[in-house]
Amino acid sequence: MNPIFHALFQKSRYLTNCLNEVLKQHQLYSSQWTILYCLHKHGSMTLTQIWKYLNVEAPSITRAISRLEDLGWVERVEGEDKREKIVTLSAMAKERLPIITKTILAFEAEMVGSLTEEEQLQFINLLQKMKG
Amino acid sequence: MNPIFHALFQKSRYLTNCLNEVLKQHQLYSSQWTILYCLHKHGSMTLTQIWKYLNVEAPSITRAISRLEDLGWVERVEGEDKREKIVTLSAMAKERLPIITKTILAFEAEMVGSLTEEEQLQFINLLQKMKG
DNA sequence: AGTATTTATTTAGCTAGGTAAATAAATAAG
DNA sequence: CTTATTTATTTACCTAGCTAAATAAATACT
Repeated sequence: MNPIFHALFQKSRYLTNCLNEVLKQHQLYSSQWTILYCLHKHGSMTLTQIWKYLNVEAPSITRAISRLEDLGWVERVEGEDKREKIVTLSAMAKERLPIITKTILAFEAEMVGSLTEEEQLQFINLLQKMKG
Repeated sequence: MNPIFHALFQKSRYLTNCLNEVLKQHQLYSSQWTILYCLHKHGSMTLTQIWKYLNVEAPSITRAISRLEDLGWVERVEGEDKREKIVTLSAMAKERLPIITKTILAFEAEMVGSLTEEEQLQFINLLQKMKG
């Protein structure tokens, strides 16, 4: 395996594991957090808006949203267009999200903090420059 | 989500999907390829050697090896220490792997080819420099 | 020698991604 | 207006990672 691929996959797995570790205190998984944060920032969204924004396939979002609904983090309501479901944060989510957001953003900042601002930009540029 | 995290996770998912796409012609999945290539380079290995080398947990490897065994790519034999299982490439695998390896290494090289040699080194350095 | 601990592998069950195909509503075509 | 196509969501099922706990062999302790 090409060392770049290898290093990238390793780091990616490592970081999701760390993120999950930190999220444990809030009884959340990384993918759940990603969706909640997305709704927190953009307000109510349809399923399609969510999966297009997060750049994953629709079934992954359907499943995650069902779970979040069961756990009381979000509500799913029919839209004007009756095909679509609009997802909104529950009262509980709205109450808890500010604190969770704070701890997670701090964690993320700490993880990338070993790079200088310039290195961070460089890193994103290199990632974007890679084919695809 | 921190833009670095976001970019890194996206690229990681994107690259595994591409890799799987290319591996389709050989009826293999990326994790299977990773293990086969590992055995191709290092010769027979125990399960523990494999998961420690690839830096994943043991159950993931157990499952993947079972599948590879079913498909006839590897054989599992008891070691001298009767707790351990030694995994070896089958005749079929040995015959096919050189060609597969060639196409995949070429693909990987093409994917990172949009970066200069120097940028590639830089990229790995930055990855390694990130906490963890 | 007999018991306790460690080590290698496996099993069960979870999240998290993917594809392919089903369903149902909206829109376009004739 | 009726039919065909597109679009939004869901269902079923696959790989791929994880943790926790079970099993069985090897090693250490006394």
